[in-house]
Amino acid sequence: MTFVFNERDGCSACPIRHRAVCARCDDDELAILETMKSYTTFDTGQPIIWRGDELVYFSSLVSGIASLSRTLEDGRTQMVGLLLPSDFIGHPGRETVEFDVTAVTEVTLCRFERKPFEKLVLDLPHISQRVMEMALDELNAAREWMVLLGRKTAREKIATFIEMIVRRATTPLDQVQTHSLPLTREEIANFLGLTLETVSRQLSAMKNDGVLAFTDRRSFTILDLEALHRETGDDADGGVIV
Amino acid sequence: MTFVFNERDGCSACPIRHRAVCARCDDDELAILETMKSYTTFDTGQPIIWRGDELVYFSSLVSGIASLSRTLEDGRTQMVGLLLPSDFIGHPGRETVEFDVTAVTEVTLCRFERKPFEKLVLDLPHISQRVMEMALDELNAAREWMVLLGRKTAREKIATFIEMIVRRATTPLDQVQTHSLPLTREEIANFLGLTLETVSRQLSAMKNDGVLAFTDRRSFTILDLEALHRETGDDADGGVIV
DNA sequence: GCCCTAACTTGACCTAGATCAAAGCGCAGT
DNA sequence: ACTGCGCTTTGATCTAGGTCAAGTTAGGGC
Repeated sequence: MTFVFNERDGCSACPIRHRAVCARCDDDELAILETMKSYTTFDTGQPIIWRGDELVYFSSLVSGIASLSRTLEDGRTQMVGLLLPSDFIGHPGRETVEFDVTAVTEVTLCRFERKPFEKLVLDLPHISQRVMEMALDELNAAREWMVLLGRKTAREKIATFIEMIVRRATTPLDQVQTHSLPLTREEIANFLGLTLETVSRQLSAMKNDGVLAFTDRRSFTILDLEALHRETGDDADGGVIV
Repeated sequence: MTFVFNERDGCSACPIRHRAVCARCDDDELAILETMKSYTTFDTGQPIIWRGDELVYFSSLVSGIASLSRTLEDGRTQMVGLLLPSDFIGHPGRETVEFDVTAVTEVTLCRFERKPFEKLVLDLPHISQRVMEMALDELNAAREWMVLLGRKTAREKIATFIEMIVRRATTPLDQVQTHSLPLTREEIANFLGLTLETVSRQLSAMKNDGVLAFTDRRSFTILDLEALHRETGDDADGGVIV
């Protein structure tokens, strides 16, 4: 890890200060949150909370990656979301969580006890607005992913996934740069509704076609960003204002 | 249509009064909404709003069914949601809509101009709470559907869909009763990430297996509710408290 | 009552991706 | 340096569901 957040530094030094649920809070509001928060960490692979379990804490993901997923009786599993730093776990007004939350890498959470936090939400519109905004972003992401799951080919799924990884990276899109793949082939498969073999084959194919290059199994470079985008199956600009 | 809402009767007689965005409003709040609302209808198949278009009105769906969908360049389309009576179109804080909204049957909307309504939301917690609650329900439904799209077989998809239709019907679950299929085979296919032929074949198969019976191509009866549920691939109780 | 058309069904065949199987690879622990 | 194991790749084969192509059905307009 290149950077470790020192919890002693307080909210104002927090790496997710401006994107998390507290993004809109002023100093006074932050001071309240500061008294309520506590940190925990989970190791790679550990369950954070199971579906149906009562949610004791709301949490912001400070560092690492977690997954939201559902497993059918016979073991087939589907991820329904990836949680990245600044994402929030739990929804005000809900006592349980509907999907399993698992640490994909080592994860640090900033937690608030559910009940006091729910009360706080009623009083601080800065928080409730941000919670709403984040929920709507999740909803859009989920629906976008439904299109992928229902209609895209394996190759389009992989291209979309890689593009998402690259887009979410902090550095400018066009810059030649190495990206790390935070998930195993199996986890990628569960995210894309494929098998791990298909994921492996499609990644190899994109390598052979000169779209990307692997420096290592878990890190790659984009060689042809345009080709990558073309392969996603999405509209030319996706209706997105750039 | 067996029942037509008379718009002149006012909100208190509205069929979706207790489930729509206004569900929690008291009489005073309702009076404010009453002055702002207007009704429109759309014929079967008509577009209600295209993705990317600026949203002029927020609307509650009063009667009929609409779909939310996305179409890829080459024509593949995936529904990402079905809008039933009481569902809401548009999200406070968003100026556009991310998916195409289309009338699947004749549809009646109760509309509010976006900007005044957004202001109202800030003042009336009864509305913003309900909007939040409805958005979270949509999010859960979307994620549940992701599992279906990514991991279920054609037969499981059909069983899940039929069960959903039946569950949403107003009459008690166990009562033998005729249900109407509000969508064409092609629309069902676009909802389930299948082709219309596969939908047709699976429905025929379930008929031959004695799970359901068709009285007509668009209406059916459940013969074996337990078998239907077993075929969905979901957990015994889905973790749901019945 | 008859025609037209859109919706639906059914059959034959094909293919993308799953499944099954067998090696590689690389790092953590000794 | 050696061993073991989890991850990954690659190959061979299979199959669920897609594609293509006829028919069939039924309601709405004349």
